[in-house]
Amino acid sequence: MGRSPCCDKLGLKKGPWTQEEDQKLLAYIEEHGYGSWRSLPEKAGLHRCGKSCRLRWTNYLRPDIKRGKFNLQEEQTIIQLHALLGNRWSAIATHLPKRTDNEIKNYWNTHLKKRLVKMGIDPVTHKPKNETPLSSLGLTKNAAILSHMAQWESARLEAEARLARESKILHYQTKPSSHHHHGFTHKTLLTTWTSKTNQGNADHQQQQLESPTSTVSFSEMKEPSSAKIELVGSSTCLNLIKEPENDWFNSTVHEFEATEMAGGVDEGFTGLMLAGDSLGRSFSAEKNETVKERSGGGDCSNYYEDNKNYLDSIFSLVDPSTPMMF
DNA sequence: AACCAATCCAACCGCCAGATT
DNA sequence: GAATCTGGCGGTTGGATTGGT
Repeated sequence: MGRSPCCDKLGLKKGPWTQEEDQKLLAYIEEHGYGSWRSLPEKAGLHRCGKSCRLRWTNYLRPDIKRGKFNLQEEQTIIQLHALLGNRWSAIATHLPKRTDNEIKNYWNTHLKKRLVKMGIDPVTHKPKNETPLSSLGLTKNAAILSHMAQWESARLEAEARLARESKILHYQTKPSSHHHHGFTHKTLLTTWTSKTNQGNADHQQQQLESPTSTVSFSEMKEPSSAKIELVGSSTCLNLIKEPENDWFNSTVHEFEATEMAGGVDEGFTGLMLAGDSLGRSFSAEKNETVKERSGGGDCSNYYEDNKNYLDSIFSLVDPSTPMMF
């Protein structure tokens, strides 16, 4: 037999949370942390089910949540990661510190998806809806590579998420009231991840953390053992995967680049729709020049160029050496 | 001012994988 | 090993808000 039922649903309140309920939940977690959501509501004096409490906490009350409008960089990150990962909102959220998966999902459904559709881009495949077959240009191979990368990234994100969860639990279970802000963002996630993947390679790790697309600082924290890592942009975690030991990954990227140099471009150009064409076109301007020269201009070349911009922007997330301009 | 439609977003629902008994 | 619980995830809903007429 299993455990006793999670909660007696009879008589439990549903719907919007009141300020009083919020305060009760906050006060309880501040004082005791969250060990078991099942028993929490009763202990906290709430007539809600544990699931509702967890949702309220993770999506609204958590102190490390950033609210308000998404900036351009965040929009771009969402679109790029969605192209790679699909509707895996929690995975996408791991690259957007302080944003919840629910918020990202909502923003995608209400803003970004519509914008893509408006531009004639399929929000599921990130391809133009009237795209003509371009396999002769090596697209199939690139698509396979991207797909392969997405699989690799998915597996890595799962590991990351697991580590993050462990860190969160440890943090709140051991020091429930030791902080009021930024308790367990990518700080714990990254330190755990890097320590597991980069042991004995501190210099290199530091180098990676100081990549051009992320801002990482180790400064005074309330918890002496923790380093404060503030992510600007989304690439820090992705940067970590391009380590020397990630032979497959590097070879895949190189393979892709080689194919690209041979004239191949891949599908999708949602990067272009960000804040109008001008911003999209600014991605990887340096590389685009080369493409322009090769392609010889004209409407068709613009299409290829645009696609390349899109891919460049994705690979900029992966490869910090590739410039990404905003 | 009143009505309606569109949009936003917090919260719920149902499913799943892993944990627990 | 089966039954059941738990936490997490993605999809969906519906009330609130905003904008247009």
